[in-house]
Amino acid sequence: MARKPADQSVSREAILLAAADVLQRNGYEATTMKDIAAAVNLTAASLYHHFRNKDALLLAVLEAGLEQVLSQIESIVHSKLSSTDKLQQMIRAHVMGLTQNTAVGAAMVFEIRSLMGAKEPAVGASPADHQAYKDFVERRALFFARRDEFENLFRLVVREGIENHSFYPVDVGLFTKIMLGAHNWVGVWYKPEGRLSGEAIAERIAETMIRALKP
Amino acid sequence: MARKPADQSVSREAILLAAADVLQRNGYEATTMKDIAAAVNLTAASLYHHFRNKDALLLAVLEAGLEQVLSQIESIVHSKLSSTDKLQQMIRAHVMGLTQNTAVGAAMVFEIRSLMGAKEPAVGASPADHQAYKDFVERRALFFARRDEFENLFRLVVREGIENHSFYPVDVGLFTKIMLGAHNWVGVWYKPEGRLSGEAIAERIAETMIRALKP
DNA sequence: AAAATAATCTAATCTTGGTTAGATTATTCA
DNA sequence: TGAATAATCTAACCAAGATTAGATTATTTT
Repeated sequence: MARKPADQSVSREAILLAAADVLQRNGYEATTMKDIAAAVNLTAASLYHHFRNKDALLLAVLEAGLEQVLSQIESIVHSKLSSTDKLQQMIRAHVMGLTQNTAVGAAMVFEIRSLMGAKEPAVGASPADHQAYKDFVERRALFFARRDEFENLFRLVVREGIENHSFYPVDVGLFTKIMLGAHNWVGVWYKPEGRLSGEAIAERIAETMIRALKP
Repeated sequence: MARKPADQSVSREAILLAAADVLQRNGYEATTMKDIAAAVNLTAASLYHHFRNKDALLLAVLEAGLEQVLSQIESIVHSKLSSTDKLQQMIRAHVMGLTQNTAVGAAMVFEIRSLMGAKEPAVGASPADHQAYKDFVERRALFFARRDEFENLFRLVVREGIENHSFYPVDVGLFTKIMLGAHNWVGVWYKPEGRLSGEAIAERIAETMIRALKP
């Protein structure tokens, strides 16, 4: 086959994007480095120039996805909208993120446990390997912290709304789980060519949640 | 190590139970036949006496889990309770199934796509292999059909409730997805030692959904 | 209790997929 | 432009894990 004329080097970003997509479709264990590489016209081996290993790649995908939504959510929370409006917009941001950047969501939803599978370097491994592992563990912890933060922001707004009597006094923790569950599930069934647009879905989920919170 | 004194032969049921548990924890690709075997004090090879292969085992787990909940749901739907009571009980059944038989739910939620990974026998494979594959594909289709049935029962009740003016006229399809998403997610975060019992969770989710449907 | 069948085991096979080594080609920078 | 660096590639390597073969032990059946 004719060699592609130096398709320009592939950016880390491009890899993350493609990887996220493949991961969402197949799940972590089921997607091979080759799959990901193929998605950007590279060889599996080439990926190792950009990422230390498969786990690091996964983590990078998750980080990117989380930050993307988290940044939006944060600014909404810190705005001075009413509790109802805040929640409405947070839900929209989350759900639309899930439907647009196919990556963002479902990957995050499903692959988190895979992160735990990273195995320590053997006792005889090089110090570099040990350092790399240590770094990984640290980044992973950071990721989980950010993830908790995400959930806490939703909790916060729900609690706030209850306190200022905008919302019915639900169990804050549980309601938040219910809500996030509903959102995350969208990443599982959503198809771009489906009956409802991402926006319409986001809109209606927000309505539903807010209706459930009506005092 | 001393050989275990003929621990009695392990039943297919026992394997399914154990497998479901392990699968829920690790996911399909990440759990090895050895893992499953270990959970019932067997050797990986021994599992092949009970199931044709890993895929068949997974499918059997999913079938069992689905049927268990589905049977309950069906009888509720066909009862003559009010739409509200039906829905309330259906939600309870589903969520409690998810929290009790740890197996049942989360496994089902996450592993379905794994089912699609089953690869056809090579062109040169034995006729027996081809037949086996054909059977598998058929059972799988049946499974998905049952699964759709499950979702449809929820849709049915929501629609019924809207028609008899018990429920607010939501988008039936979407609301059902929201609801099932919330349920399924329970299988992801629920921990038996957590703050809320499975029953309490089920109860409150039902309340929440019904509140969201208040006309 | 012999024969047939069921349930397990150990040992080997085979494939897949992550990872590494070393060479090659492109790019950038001094 | 020549040296350093970046990005890729091809070719191995290696380990893990599914599956198979064949032997062994238990349980039924007749």
